Amino acid sequence: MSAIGSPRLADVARIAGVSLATASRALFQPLLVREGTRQRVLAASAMLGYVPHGAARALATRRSHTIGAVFPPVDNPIFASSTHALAQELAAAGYTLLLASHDYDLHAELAATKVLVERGAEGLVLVGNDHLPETYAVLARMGAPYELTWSIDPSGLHHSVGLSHRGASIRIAQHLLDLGHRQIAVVAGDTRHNDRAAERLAGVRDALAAHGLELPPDRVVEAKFSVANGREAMAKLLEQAPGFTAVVAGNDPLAMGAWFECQARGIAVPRAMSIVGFDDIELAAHIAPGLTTVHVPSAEIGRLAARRLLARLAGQSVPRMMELPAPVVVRGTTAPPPGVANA
Amino acid sequence: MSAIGSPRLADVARIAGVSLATASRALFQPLLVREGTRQRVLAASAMLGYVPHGAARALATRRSHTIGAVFPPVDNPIFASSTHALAQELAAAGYTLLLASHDYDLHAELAATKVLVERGAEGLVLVGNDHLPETYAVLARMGAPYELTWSIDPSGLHHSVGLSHRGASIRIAQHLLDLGHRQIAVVAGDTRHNDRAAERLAGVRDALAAHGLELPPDRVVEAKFSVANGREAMAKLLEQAPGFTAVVAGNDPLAMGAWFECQARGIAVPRAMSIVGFDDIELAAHIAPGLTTVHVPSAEIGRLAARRLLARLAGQSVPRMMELPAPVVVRGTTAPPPGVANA
DNA sequence: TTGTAGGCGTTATCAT
DNA sequence: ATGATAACGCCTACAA
Repeated sequence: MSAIGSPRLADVARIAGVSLATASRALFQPLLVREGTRQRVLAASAMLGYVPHGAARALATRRSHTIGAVFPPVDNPIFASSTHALAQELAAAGYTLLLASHDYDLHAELAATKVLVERGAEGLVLVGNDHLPETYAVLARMGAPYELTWSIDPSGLHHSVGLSHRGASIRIAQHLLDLGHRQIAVVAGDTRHNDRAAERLAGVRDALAAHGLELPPDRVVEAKFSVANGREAMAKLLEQAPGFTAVVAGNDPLAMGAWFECQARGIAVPRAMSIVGFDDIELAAHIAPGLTTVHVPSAEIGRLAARRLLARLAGQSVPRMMELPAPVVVRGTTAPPPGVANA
Repeated sequence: MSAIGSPRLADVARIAGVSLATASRALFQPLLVREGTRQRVLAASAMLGYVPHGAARALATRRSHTIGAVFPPVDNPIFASSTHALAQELAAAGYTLLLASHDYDLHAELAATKVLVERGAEGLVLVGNDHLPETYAVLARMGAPYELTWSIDPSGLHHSVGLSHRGASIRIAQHLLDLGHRQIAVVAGDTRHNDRAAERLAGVRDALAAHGLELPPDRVVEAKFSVANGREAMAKLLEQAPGFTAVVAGNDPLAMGAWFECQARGIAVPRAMSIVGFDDIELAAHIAPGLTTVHVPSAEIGRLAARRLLARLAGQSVPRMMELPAPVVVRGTTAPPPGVANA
């Protein structure tokens, strides 16, 4: 009889008058136990307030029922919905989410990844495909399935579920070109530590190149994702390289910042300046006249990452690469440039 | 020699030519081992790519180095920054965050709580102080420290770190009264499953009552937090009980929705209608002319919850209740009601 | 259907 | 400083 401390399965077994093995089965493999016995064990368990010891089970079972996720600032509103969906989907399958976050720092990401592996994560979810070789090495060694999310892995070496940021960026830049814009500026995200931001910028270049146009260096400003930085970047662009008629922003908050800077300067949007964002956060649809942007199915990404991981753990196989649609949503911040007649 | 599978500590010990115990010490209690020995163990460990088995350690140590958090939609932008701060702070102390989320459902919350306890969370973070008696029972039985966040616990029975939503709401309502408003409407959050929303609504009533005013039932509309619902609620209020000159919204997204509805109807803000929110999300400061709201130190809440928990795990004691300041931030959406001269 | 007993990978207690 | 050897709490062949 354990003097203090929480009750162990042995206590439950003793009180129910059965063996340890039977008590274990009664709780987790009900079908292998006679109904009456099961009830006795359940009763004893309830009476004692028995709580299974996860670590012990994990050790014996070799399964932690835990999935790890290494995310950059869950801070970004769009990551939040993804995290929520991920957690919900996992919970529905009896799994729990072990979450580690870092500030777009690849070394911190590596450290976090190692910790999650040590903690026994049965699967891992990372963001993007820009990781240290060491991180990939850790992933490979651990032997558990993992999913790269948001971006799709072009190399085809890793399982991934996300979208083509470059492709979507090309389409939304094309939308501007179609409207007649030729002088385009970009407020890009931080491309050094963020492959999504880099791909989005590259997409703009691609679209322009297809029309024989270039993107002058002074027409590009990089800034970390935030409304405030968007304003600042826009101001900088207007100063150092005025004359453009449209701005492509790395994400919606940046786009809104740019928009606000225009308001402050009396630049009419979209009449005198077109603005496009990326992500389609909730406000994009509501702020008048509506932000033209790329819709990113963030919750879907979290949900699918979970499902794919669970499927693989169940021995099923899933397509290595899953590309989700990311449609351009045309709203009110885009129009033909000044001096060009409407179609 | 383990044929397959990842190497165990025994393998490291054998290769390093030391006992299991020494290998263990070399890795986690370096000071108890001679430098030379330690190097041999480290080398063997590196060569084998040894990864400590978390569950086994947890079982032997009785410490999981894990903190659990049960959150409503991490989806809400303001919860996100809190989660991020929490995870960062825990990581810095060698702890990992086990995250479970639910949709403002107390039963789901209970279930999630149980799971986290089973998983061996050494401490728990919950949101608000509206929980099922069963949940409190689980918390009490587990014996580990826990913190209620966002709200402060009025009963003083539980450790909590947050703010007085009621108090802050009184202050911002007072701000409207000071401006001369007497006809006030409220777009409240869902008060049934959210004590913060309920307290914020109660605060408005308190402030009005102090001036001998009442809040007519048709001047209150409840809606789940979102911009779209804010618009809808505002439309409803304008229809069913027109004549008010100010709106108190349950949070910023709702306030923005109300604002947008005004824009759509040509109601000038703040000249014809004052609007206040709650939370102070990033956009509140940037969208012209700026949303008057209550600043909620969300990241600070996450950070402090982590620190308090870690301190308590270290045997230190912390003040049971920690109330954070939540100042009213006056921006551009509030002004005297029509017909009242500026002070 | 139920019981017995060995093992999961580490740490901790005692010796040495 | 290092080495045996019990725990840690549970699961699961294998037997009965």
